[in-house]
Amino acid sequence: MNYWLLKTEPNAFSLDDLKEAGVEPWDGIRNYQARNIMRDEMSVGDKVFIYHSRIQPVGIVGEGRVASESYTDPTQFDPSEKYHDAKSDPANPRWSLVDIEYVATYPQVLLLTDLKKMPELDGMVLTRKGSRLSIQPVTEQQWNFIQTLVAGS
DNA sequence: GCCAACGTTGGC
DNA sequence: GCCAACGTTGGC
Repeated sequence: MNYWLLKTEPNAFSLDDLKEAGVEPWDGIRNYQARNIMRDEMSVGDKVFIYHSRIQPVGIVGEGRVASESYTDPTQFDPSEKYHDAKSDPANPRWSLVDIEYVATYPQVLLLTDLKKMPELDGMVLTRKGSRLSIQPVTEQQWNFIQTLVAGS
């Protein structure tokens, strides 16, 4: 069992959208590090925090789980798609994705500004300055600690 | 909307 | 294979 954090811009796709969809292909990831995590490291059943970026309040808003093995992201081959990648070879696709299933909406947003103040989360990728990775690892300790913040309030 | 930090591209 | 220029991310 591994733990991850997925960033999303609620303008484009929010936790509520995921709740409504139930399961959603996490497409449009065009960063090699993030792709490698989905393609090589994620397994069905892994737990993920859903994080809203850009729009206030910025923070962790809920939880999902990995619902499929990785497969080719079809949007890379569709010229009408925002995430079309003309340089991706269909015989050797560049970009992969996994399906993400909705699990829960937390009763309150766990604000980035608060998370940054917590010594237990020192070294978390999310709280690192300049970290832009949209799919990032969360340790079991970090996951469990953040769960206590949800349960305790 | 600004801009620092980061990732990618492409000329050499 | 270096690195400047460019584009993007994302907190503020």
